[in-house]
Amino acid sequence: MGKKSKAEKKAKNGKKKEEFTAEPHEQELASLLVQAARSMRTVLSRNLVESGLYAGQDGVMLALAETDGLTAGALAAKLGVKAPTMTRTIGRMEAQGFLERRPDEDDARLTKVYLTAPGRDRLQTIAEAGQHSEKLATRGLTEKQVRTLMKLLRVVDSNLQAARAAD
Amino acid sequence: MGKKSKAEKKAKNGKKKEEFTAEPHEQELASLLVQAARSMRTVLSRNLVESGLYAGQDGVMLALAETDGLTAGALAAKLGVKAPTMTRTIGRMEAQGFLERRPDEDDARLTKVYLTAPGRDRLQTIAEAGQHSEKLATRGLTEKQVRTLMKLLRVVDSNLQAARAAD
DNA sequence: AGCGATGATTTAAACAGTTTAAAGAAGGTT
DNA sequence: AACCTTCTTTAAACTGTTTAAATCATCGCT
Repeated sequence: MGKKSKAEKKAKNGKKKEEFTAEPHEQELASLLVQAARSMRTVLSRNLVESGLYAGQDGVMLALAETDGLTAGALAAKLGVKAPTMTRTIGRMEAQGFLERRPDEDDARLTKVYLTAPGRDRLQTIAEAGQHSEKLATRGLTEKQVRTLMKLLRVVDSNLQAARAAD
Repeated sequence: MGKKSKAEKKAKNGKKKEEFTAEPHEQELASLLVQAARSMRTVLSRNLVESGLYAGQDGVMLALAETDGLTAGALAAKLGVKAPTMTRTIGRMEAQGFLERRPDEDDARLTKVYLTAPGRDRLQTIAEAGQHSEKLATRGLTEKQVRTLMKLLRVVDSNLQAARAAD
C-alpha cells in the first residue's frame, strides 16, 4: 500500500510534544457508548433503508405499534427528545405516509399520532431489521451476556434520562 | 395537571385497531443502545458546553491526546465515521482554535492534525466531563457491572464496525 | 360569560452529524 | 511522461437536535 516506505523517513519531525501525550487512555464509558451507538445506527440504517425509514424513526413506529394514538408529547418523552424534534420527525414520517396526525376529539390541544396501513405494513420489516442488526452486534456473546447488556443499558438510560430531567 | 379528568371520557373512540397492537414489545437491543447513547450525548453535551465543545468532538480531542499528529483518515477510521464527516468536524474544531492542520512534510497528500495549546488546555475539562457523565450514568451499578458493560459494549462496537467494513 | 393562566403543538432559526459522489492534488509505476 | 492509486476536500442532500417564540385551545376563576 505504498505508505510504509515513507513512514520510516519520519524520524526528523522534531516537533514532539510528549509532555502532553496522554497514557494509552482508559477509554471512557461515555465515548464508548456513543461510538457503539454510532455503529449501530449505521448498520441499522442500512437494514432499514429498504423500508424507506431512517434509524431513529423506527423508535416512533415501535412505540406506536405498542400503543397507537400516542400524543406528540408522549412520543417525545418516550424517545427522550424535545417536542420540536418529535414534531419534525412526525412531519417527515407523515409525508412518507407511515403515520398520520389527528387532533384528539375531546381536547383539541392534543395531537394524536396513528400508524397508517402502509406504516403497519412496515412493522415486520422494521422488526427484522432490528433483529438482524442485533444478531450482527452480538456475535460471540452468549444469550445471557446479551440480556446482561440490555439490563445494564436500561439502567444507564434510565439514570441519564433522570439526570436530563433534572434540568 | 388537569389531564386525568379528560382521560375518562375517552372510552367512546370506536376506532380501535387492536388487531395490530403489538404485545408489550420486547425492546430490542438496537433501539435501546441508540436511545441510551442519545441520552448520553445530551448529558455529555451539557457537561462539555462550558469548554466550547460538542459531544462527538471530544473523541477527536482524546484521540489526539493519545497520539498527536494523526492523519484525517486515521481519525475518521478511529472514530468510525467517513472521511468527509471528519473533514467537517476538523474544520469546525480548527475554526474554534482547538487543533490545527499541517500537511505531512514527506507526503503532501496527507493532512496531519495536531492539538493546539488551547486545545491541550481543554483536555482536563473534557476528561472531567466524561467522568461526570459516567458517574451519572452508572448510578446504582457496581464497579464490576460497569466494567462488564464496557466490555460488552466493546464487543458490540467491534462486531458492528466489522459488519460496516464488510460493505 | 369573559379573561387570563396554563398547556400542547408547531414554527423558526441555528447548529452538528452523516452519507455518497465527484473533484483536486500528490505519489508511485511502468 | 502518462496513468493509476490514495488521501483529502467540496458539494449536495439529508436527519437530528436544541432554544425561543408564536399559535391555539382549554381550564379556572371572578
